[in-house]
Amino acid sequence: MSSKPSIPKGTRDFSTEEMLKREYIFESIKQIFRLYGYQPIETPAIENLPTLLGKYGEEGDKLLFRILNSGDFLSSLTDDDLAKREYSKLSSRICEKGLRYDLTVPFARYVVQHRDEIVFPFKRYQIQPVWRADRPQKGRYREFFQCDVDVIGSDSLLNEYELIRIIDDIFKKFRISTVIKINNRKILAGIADYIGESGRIIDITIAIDKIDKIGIGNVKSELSSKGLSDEAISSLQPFLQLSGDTSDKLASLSKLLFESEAGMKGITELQALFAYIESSPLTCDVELDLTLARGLNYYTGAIIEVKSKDVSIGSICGGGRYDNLTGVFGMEGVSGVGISFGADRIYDVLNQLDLFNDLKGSSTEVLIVNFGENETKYALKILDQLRGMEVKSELFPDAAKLKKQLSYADSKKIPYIIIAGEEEISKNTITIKIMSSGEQKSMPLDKLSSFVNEEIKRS
RNA sequence: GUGGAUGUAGUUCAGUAGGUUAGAACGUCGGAUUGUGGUUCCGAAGGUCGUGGGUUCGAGCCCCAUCUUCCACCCCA
Repeated sequence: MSSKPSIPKGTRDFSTEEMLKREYIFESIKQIFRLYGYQPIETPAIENLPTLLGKYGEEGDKLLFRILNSGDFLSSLTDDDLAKREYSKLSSRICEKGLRYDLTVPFARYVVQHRDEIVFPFKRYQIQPVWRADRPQKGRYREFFQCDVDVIGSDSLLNEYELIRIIDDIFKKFRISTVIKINNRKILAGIADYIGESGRIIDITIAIDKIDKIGIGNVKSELSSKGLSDEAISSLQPFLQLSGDTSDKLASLSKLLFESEAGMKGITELQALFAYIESSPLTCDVELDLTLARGLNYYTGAIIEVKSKDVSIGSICGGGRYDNLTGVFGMEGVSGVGISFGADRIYDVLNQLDLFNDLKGSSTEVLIVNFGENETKYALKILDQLRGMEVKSELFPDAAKLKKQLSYADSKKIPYIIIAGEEEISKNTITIKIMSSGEQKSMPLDKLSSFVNEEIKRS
């Protein structure tokens, strides 16, 4: 019974070339996280299902990968249970575990579970894969890596500001031009208060979110199909028509929302955050976007989303503040903020924009030509010397034709070739060929280290 | 989860109304050049046409199923 090997939909293998690029992404992000004082943790790929369920909204629960119990998972069920065919009830009895859906919820669980070991505010980063049973599309995978940074146990808006700086640093490093969109859930709650539909924040924000895509008219009809009254919808009108720059918008908002405590709080928070942003040297565009909603249920304050200006691939980074995520695990009153970078989408953007050029440094710098058994000893000595000087180097394993060895170097973009055959050995010299110019230099073997220092290390 | 497209050498794609041995370009390998790559010239290898059924004298092409990828919705990194 042999079938063609395959991998599940929405998952991928990564080649050596791809992994070099991916590792470059992870390393760069990690470096910047550390620069800001964040420290790594990891959590298991699988969590107990109750940890995950109900944290991401109805849609999120559907997209959770559940893990069937091992052994006879039917043993606890009666025929009657099966006959009822209530899949959600059944699944919670035959699946105790699930694959994690994001890194924020497992992090909240971690914080509660380890609260006695943690010093607050706790700044951590976490780079691990997550899984979603979504239908795959471009830039949308069922297994993908998130790179999360969160700080938990601090209400300060300085944290939000710091995250904006991290975003700016990371995309500056990658040379991706981006827009950072910011909003605040408290303002959205204030709007819901204002139109007299406090309980419907999520429906309202999801609908508002689509304004750019489907237009005001369709947003309204969607809201009315969700059961909002006509007067509620028409009193929404002023919010959809705000104009001017960020401070104009915030000013008109505070006129509209002055009666809503939540709304005013949201406005003050955003004013403070934008005050920090305005006096800082950001290279990204930052804008207040009242249509930004984000579906994740647990956000309560700032919400942040980052988009590439040049590639349309959804958001490449997103996050926000959650005031009570740890509350559901029994630890009240601890607020956190965090963002998540989508490594796979960043990869797609960098690839599409051909921005991986400066990765040459990650492959071999020197290739030593193999002339055969008699010359090998001499070559190995050179190789040891190079590696001793931390020069990435390799000896071609076979005594293939020079042409073959040079084109190997060419395809691997190896910049320097050392040729040491019979002639060189007899004179105790080496020949170095510089691939970019074709130029060749002959020198005594003991001059190699100074060549390395002056030419190779410098470039 | 709903609706719609797609699938042909390693890669990007041709493939005419269903008719012999399925083509090109690029890449790979070999040679021109026995110690000199990236240019050029010559040559070669490489495909059970996504998979499984069906219609037909005959299927890459038509029908059905299935998988993949992609697009829209939903949602999101």
